Order: sequence, then structure tokens, then C-alpha cells
Amino acid sequence: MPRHDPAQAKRPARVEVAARLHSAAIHLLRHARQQDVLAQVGPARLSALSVLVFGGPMGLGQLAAAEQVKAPTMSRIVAGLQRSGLARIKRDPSDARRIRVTATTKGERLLQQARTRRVEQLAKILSGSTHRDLDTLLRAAHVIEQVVKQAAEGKQ
Amino acid sequence: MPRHDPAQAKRPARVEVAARLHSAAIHLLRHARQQDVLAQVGPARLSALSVLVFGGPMGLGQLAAAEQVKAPTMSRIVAGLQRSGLARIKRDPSDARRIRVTATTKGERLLQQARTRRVEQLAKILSGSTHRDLDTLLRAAHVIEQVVKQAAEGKQ
DNA sequence: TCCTAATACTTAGCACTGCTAACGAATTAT
DNA sequence: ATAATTCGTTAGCAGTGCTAAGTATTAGGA
Repeated sequence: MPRHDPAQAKRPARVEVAARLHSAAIHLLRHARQQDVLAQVGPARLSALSVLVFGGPMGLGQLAAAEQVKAPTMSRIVAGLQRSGLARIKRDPSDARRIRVTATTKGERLLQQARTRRVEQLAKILSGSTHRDLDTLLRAAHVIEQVVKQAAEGKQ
Repeated sequence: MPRHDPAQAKRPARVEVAARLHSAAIHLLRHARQQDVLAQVGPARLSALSVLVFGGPMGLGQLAAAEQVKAPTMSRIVAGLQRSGLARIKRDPSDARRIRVTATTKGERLLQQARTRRVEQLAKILSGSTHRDLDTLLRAAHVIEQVVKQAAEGKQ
């Protein structure tokens, strides 16, 4: 429950910032998403692949946690990635219950292309922005990453 | 990694900003999404309901365009909203092909609650942020909305 | 006017993504 | 050794996206 401190009324209210940010993020990603059709791979698979490429090989449970999805869902996503030749799994030598999911070279290449398309789509709509605005956005991105990282750590 | 290149510091590259912003937005919304399970209504329906509540009654095609979704998809979303008593449709008197979709009072109430939950979830993770950070985020949100709005207008 | 084209929405059927419940296999704890 | 736990999979449901095809209505042209 956010409390209202009258002495700090001039500060931007957290809830206000959250609401605006929420709306902005939704609208922003909606535009980036338009390029995903070109990838021939669904968003969940693309996102999981991204975790694998940037985070390295990992177990299914870990991958599911990273994507904030339940294990059965990730199981199917990995199966799809395998079928498309974008990821591979192998048994964990030390614990036969576990598997190790790895992005293939093809997977890395595809991810890079898809990511580039999304990012360039965003870059395009930023083409009219001033340096000052770009600087604000960059700072904001940094703040968000910090805040989200903290929240993820604190939740454990 | 943010580099401190004096020659580049004044001029953040668009693609760099886009990439960071993209990542930040994804991670941010992933956290907000955690509250959606409580709504008992899927994200597409919630989002469409939001358009109805804030944008007023409109036709199906218009609603589909606002959500960047094809007509058949929106047709099913509206059917779901009707079944849950969150929206109502009536025939357009001047053109019998058209329908007019309206959020019900129940729909407005539910949306408000769901929205509050998402926003408060975000507000919670912003609790450790400084005044300066919040100000940066607010300005960034504003910039994003402007930019996205322009992009949407330019596309027509 | 009548026929055709365009528009607005719906229906049918596919793929993908999320969930829970229930299962099998392997490991850990008692 | 047996029980409990952990890890992953399978099965089955709901929701959300698409295209193709159908219906109804309106608009336009011969």
C-alpha cells in the first residue's frame, strides 16, 4: 500500500510513474512485435532462445524460471526449438534427471536476425527524437534494468 | 556495458537506445504480468476492455485496429467479453453491418481492479528508486508515448 | 434497376502458449 | 530399504493469433 507523505507531494508519485511506464512499455513492444512474423518462430520460443544465447546452456527448470513460465510450458517450447534445429538437449552426466539445453549455431543466427529486426523497428520510430530524448530513454532503460534485477533477486 | 566515451557520450546511438529500451520493456512487463492471474480474464480481453473503457464505445474493426489484431481475433475476444458480462454489443442503426461494442459497468470495475494490481506491482518494485530516477522514468514514459503516437499516425 | 464489388463481421480450422494434474525416473533423506 | 523430493514429460484444457471462406449489408456502375 503506497502511503502519501504530504511533505513529499512534489515528488513524482510512484503509482503515477508506474502507470505511465506500464502503458508506455505496452505500446512500445506492440510496435516491435510487428516484425516477429518474419522470424517464423513464435514469441515464446524466440524469448527462450534469447535466454539461451545470452545466458548460455542451462537446465529446463532454470530456463522456465528465467522466462517466468511453468516447467511443462518450457518443456514444450524446448521441444519446438529442437524440432526447428534451434536448440539441442543433452543429459546431465552428474544427475540423470536433468537436461542441458543449448542454442545451436542456427539458433544463434536466427535470434540475432529476429532481434535486429525488432530493435531496428524501434530505432526507426526513434528517428525523430532529439539527443536529449534519447539520453532520457537510455537512462530510463538503465534504471528499469536495475530495478527489475533487484526485484528478481529479492523475490528468491 | 555503458561506456564513457567522451566523443560519444553526448550522442546516444538510436540502435543502442532501442536495444536497451526493448530489453527493459520486456523485463518490466514480465513483472507486471504476474498479477494478471488474479483477474480471471485473459490479457487480450483485458487489453481490449481497456481500449473500450478509455476510448469509449467503438466498432469491432476499430477495436481490432487499436489492438493491432485481425478482425476474427477481435470477434472472438468480444464474444468472450460478452459471455463474461464485461462488454455488450448493439447493432449500428445507420449501417446494419456494423456493431458497437461497449464496456459494461462490471467491465469497467474489473478493468480498474486489474489495472490497479498491475500498476501497484510495478510501483512496488520502484519503491527503492530515488526521486531522480522516478523523474527520469516519467519523462521517458512521456517520450515513448509521443514517439509511438507519431509512429501510429504516420503508418496510416 | 439490377448486378457487381466492397465492406463488416462471423465461422472454421490451424498453430502456439499458458495452466494444472498426473505420471515416470532419478536422487536424497530417513 | 523405503519414503519423500526433485526434474522433466505427457495429457488435456483455455486463450490468443492467423488465414480462408462464408454471410449480410451497403455502395457503385451498366
